[in-house]
Amino acid sequence: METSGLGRDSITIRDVAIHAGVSIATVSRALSRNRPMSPQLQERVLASVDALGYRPNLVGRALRQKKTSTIGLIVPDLENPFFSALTQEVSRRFSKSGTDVLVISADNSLKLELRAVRAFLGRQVDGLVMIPCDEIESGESVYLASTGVPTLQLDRFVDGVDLSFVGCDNTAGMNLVIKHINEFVDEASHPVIIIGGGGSTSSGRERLQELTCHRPSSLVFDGNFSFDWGRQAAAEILSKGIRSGTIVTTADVIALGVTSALTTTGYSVPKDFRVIGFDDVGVAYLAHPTLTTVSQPLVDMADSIFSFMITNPQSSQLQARRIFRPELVVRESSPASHI
Amino acid sequence: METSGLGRDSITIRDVAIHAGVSIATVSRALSRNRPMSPQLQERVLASVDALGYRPNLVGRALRQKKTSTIGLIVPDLENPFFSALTQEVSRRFSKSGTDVLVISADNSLKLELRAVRAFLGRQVDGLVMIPCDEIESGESVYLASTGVPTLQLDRFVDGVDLSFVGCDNTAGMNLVIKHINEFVDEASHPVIIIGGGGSTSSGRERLQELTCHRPSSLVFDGNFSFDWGRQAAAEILSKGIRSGTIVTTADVIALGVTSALTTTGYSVPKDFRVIGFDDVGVAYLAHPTLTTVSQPLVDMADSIFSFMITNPQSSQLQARRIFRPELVVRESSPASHI
DNA sequence: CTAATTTCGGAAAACGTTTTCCGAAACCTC
DNA sequence: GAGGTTTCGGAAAACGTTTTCCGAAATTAG
Repeated sequence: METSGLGRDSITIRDVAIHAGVSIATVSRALSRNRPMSPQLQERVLASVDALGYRPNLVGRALRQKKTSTIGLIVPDLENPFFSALTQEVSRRFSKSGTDVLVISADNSLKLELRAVRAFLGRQVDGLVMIPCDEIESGESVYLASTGVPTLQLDRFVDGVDLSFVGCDNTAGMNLVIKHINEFVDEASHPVIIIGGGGSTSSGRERLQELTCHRPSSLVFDGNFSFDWGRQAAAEILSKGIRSGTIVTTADVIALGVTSALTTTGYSVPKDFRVIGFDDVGVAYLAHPTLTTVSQPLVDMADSIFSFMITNPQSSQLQARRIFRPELVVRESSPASHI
Repeated sequence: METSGLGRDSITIRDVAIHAGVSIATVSRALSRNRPMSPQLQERVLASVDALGYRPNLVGRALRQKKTSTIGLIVPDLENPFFSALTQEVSRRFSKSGTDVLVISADNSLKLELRAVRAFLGRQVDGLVMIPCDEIESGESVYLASTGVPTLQLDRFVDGVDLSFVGCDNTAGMNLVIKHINEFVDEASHPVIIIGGGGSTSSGRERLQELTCHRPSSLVFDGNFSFDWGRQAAAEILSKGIRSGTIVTTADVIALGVTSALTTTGYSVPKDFRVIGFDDVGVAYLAHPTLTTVSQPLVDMADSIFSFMITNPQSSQLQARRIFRPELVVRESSPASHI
C-alpha cells in the first residue's frame, strides 16, 4: 500500500467511510461499539480502518463529547524527587483505567502555575489535580481551576478554598519525629535545631508548626524545599558556633543538603549532628549516612486521588479530606541507640 | 454579578456575542486582534468578556485552526533525576515562547510509551519530543510519532529511523573519563570495573562501548539506569572478592547506588574504590563523597530542541543531529591527586 | 397476510471556534 | 457629487467527531 509514507493531512473518519462504502455514522459506531451492528459490516469497516491507518482525531471527539478522558496534574517542581515520585504514582494509577495524565511543572512560579491551570482548563481536561505552590498565593489558581472542572488538591492545600484534599498527616508525622528524638535528646548538651522549608505551603507550615510547638526553645531556620537551602542552613548553623545537635527538617531534600554540607565540612552525621528528614524520597535510603525520615504512603495517596476523581463527578460541593498516616523510618542519620 | 458561582456548562463565545450585542465573528476578532477594528467596539466586547468571565475553549479553536500550540514530551522515567531536570529545562524553554509542554512518563514501559504517542497524536500536538525507552523496541513508537507530527529525539535515539536528534557526545564524554582515570590507574594493582546500564538505549550503549573499547580487559557488569542496579552491582563486585579499584558507570544514578552500597558495607570512596558517574544530576554534588561525573549541557540541549521545533516546521525529511560536548567534573569520589 | 415491532444504516445537527466571503457604509479623489 | 476604494460587521462554512432522529427493511405476532 504505502499510501502516505508521511502521514500528511491525516485521514479522517470520512475517508474511512468512503473506503468502506458506508456512512461516517457507521464508521463511528463500528469503532465505538456504541450500538450493535451486523458483524460483517463491522468487520468491513474495521478492515478499512486498518488499511488506511486511521487514527481518530481526539480533538474532534472531545468537542462533540464534551470530555477528553484526560486529567491534568500540576506540580510545583519536578526536580524535587518527592514530587516526581508522586507524579509517577498518580500517572500509574490513572493509566490503568484508560485516562491519560498530562503533567505540567509550574517551576515554582505562581505565574506559571496560573498559566498551567488556564492551559488545562482551556483544553477541557476532565479533572485537575494540583499540588499548589503556595498556601495563600495559589488561591487564585486553585479557585479558577475549581470553577471549571473537578479539582483536587494533593499534598498541599490552599487556605480558604473549599476543595477536596488528599495528603498526609503532617502533624502526626512530626509527632513521630518528636517522640523519636525525645528518646535521646538531652536538652542542655544536645540542642535541637529546626530547619523549616516551604513555610508558605500548607505541608511546610504544618510540619514546622508542630515542631516549634513541641520544642519552643529550639533554634529555627526557615527557607524553601530545596537542596540548596539545606546546604545554606547548615552553613548558618556552623557559623553560629554550633558544633553538635539534632537537626530536624521539614523535607528530605533539605535534610540531604544539610547532611552534605555538614559532612563536607568535616562534621560527622550522626556523631556530631543527627539529621532527620520528611517524605522518604528514594535517595534518602541512598544517602550516606542513610536518612531517618517520615515515609509518606504514595500509592495510597494516588489511589485516593483516583477514586475521588471518578466517584466525585461534579460535586465539588461536598469537599472532603483524605489524610493518610505517615510512618517513621529510622536509619543511620539518627540511630535509635543512645549517642 | 456572581452569575455562576460554579462555572457549570461554561460560557461560550456566543454568550459573549449576545451580551455585547455583536456577532460571534466580532468577538473572535476582538480577542485575536486578527483584524483591526474600531477601538470602542473592541472595548465593548472585551468588557463583556470580562463581565462573563469568558475563557476560550481551546478544543474548539484547535479543531478549527488545526493546531494546538502544544508540544508533547514523552520521558521514560520521571524518577530518574536526569530526566526530570531535562524535562524541567525543556518546559522552561518552551513556556517562554507561549507553547505549553505537556509531559507523559512512560514509566519505562514500551506499552505505555506507545500509548503516550497515541495520546499526543490524537490530541493533535504540534510537535513531539521523545526520550525513547529502547534503542530498538521503541522504533514503533517513534516511527508512529513521526508519521503524525514533527518529532524530535532527545538524549537517546532509536536505531534505524531517520529523525532529528539532540543529545550529547557520549563517546567524547567517556573519553574524558578515560583520560581522567589514566592519570592514576595502575593496571595491575588498581583494576577498572565498568558498570553499564541502559544497554538497550543508545546513550547507555555508546558510553559502555567506548569504555570497553578502551579498557577491554576490564570487568563489565550491565544492568539498567537505576539506583537499585548500582547497589546490586556493588554487591556483585564485592562478592567477587574485589576490594579496591576504579568503578566507572554510565549514569549518575548507578554511581550513586554503587557508592551507597560500598560505603554502607564499610568500604571507602575514594580510598578503596573510586567511582565515576555520567550526567551530573543535582544530587551528584550532594552525595558524600561528591561525585565525579560528566556534565551534560541541559540548557543548550533544551534550546536546541526549541529551535529545531520552531524552524523545522514540517521537514522531518532533512533530519539533523545536534550533538553537544559534555565536560568532565572532577569531585571527591575520584580525586585527581594520586591514590 | 396484515399489523406491529424491531433492527440497522444514513442524513444531519451539534460541539466552539476561526476565517472566508459579502455587502453596506464610509471615505477619498477628481 | 459620482466613482472608486477602503473599512468593518455579520452570515455561514469549516474543522472531525458523536449522536439524535428518521425511515426502510426485516422480523415477529396474531
